Amino acid sequence: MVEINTQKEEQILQIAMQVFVEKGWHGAKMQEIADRAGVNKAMLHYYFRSKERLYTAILEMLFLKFLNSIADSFTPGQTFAETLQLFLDHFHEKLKNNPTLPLFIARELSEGGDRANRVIRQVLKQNELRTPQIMINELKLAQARGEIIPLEEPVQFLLTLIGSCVYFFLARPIVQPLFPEIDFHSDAFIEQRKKMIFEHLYYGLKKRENYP
Amino acid sequence: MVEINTQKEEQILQIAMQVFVEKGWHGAKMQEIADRAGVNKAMLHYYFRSKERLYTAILEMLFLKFLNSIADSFTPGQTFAETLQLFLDHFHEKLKNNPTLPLFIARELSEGGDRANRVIRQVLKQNELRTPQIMINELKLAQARGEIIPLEEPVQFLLTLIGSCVYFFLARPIVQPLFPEIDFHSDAFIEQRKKMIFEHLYYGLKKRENYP
DNA sequence: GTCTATATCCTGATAGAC
DNA sequence: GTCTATCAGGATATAGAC
Repeated sequence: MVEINTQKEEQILQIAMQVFVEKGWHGAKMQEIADRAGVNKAMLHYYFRSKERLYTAILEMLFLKFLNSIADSFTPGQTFAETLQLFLDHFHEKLKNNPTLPLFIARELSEGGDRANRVIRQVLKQNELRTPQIMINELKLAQARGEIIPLEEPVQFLLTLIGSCVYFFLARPIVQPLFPEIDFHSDAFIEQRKKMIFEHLYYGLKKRENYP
Repeated sequence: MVEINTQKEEQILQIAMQVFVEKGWHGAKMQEIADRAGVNKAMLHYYFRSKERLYTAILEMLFLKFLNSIADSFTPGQTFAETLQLFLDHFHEKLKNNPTLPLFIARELSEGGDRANRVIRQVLKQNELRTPQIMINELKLAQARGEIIPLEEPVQFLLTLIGSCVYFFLARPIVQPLFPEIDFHSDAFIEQRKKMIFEHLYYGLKKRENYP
């Protein structure tokens, strides 16, 4: 049954998400969530029994969002070069709009406890096979079409690809003071980033003349 | 002046580092640090005035360790292919021995506050120019020797390279349940990882016939 | 230098009036 | 459904005896 106050519930969820993303589990306080959501602290416990339940709900949403943002960035049915290019465009667009998402997920993983594991397995049930298989499959098709070299283990390429994209958003706070003359937050740099990841990775897979 | 009890201080620092890495700032409790270090809780405040000071000291050590582990993985004076290969060997060895280090740093960055910024700038003063310049320089030399193509912005390659290495250790808890048939913790997979990163990235930079 | 006991504060959660 | 007041537990930090 859809409640009328689903609206308020949804509003609390959105605010709580922001606070949890900013502060993490231990750092986020129910009082701050209540204040920023413009509701009473007791209301949080009325709608969501505990901090734990509120957090878990949000964690699941975000994990799923992250996995889907990878899957949704694939546009099959093109040449491999086009698919790679489109993926870089779409995925960077998603990351640009959610720059703190990878950091939040990384933090949750670093706590490493039961919760992260439980949530991951829960999320994978809703998504399973989709995100990984869609990508692996695309690589196998490109290989069958003779566009790229045979891959021992396609997962290795996915790790390199996703890592090349995500790491920039994770490390930006370190890298920025290392190279003060570069504006890592400019659109121009991100455009260049997309172009360069393509350059770096494409020729590693492209069919070469003198391949054994 | 070097104190006699520097030994105990050092011991506390090592234990505290483990706890902070495991639990983060908010999650780590002084009581647990004291217990695991086998000392009284009051002693922590005797040696280090506050939790804040203890944490900051450790944060600086770890940031510096991370930056230096990148710089130390470079062995100049080889061909570019050899330098890349050696870097991958050394850096993966360091990460294998400190698999939680990237996660800890990522978490600290995600808190995003003054502290991270302050510590980063402090650490960069001790390291500045070394880690970034040593790598950029190597790329420029390889370019001058005609081994690799001209690079618009060498930093872009560094981001792709470091990201390809580090992301695996960050994302392993997510990726493992996605591909249950693969053992991501095996030495064999990490060996393959080194080999494949080389394959993925080397041919993106290697001088090509039909360039541009 | 070391330890016990305690002060002070903060947090999640709930009871109970409206 | 909403709000105020409050409980119970746990955290950092310190005082003070030895």
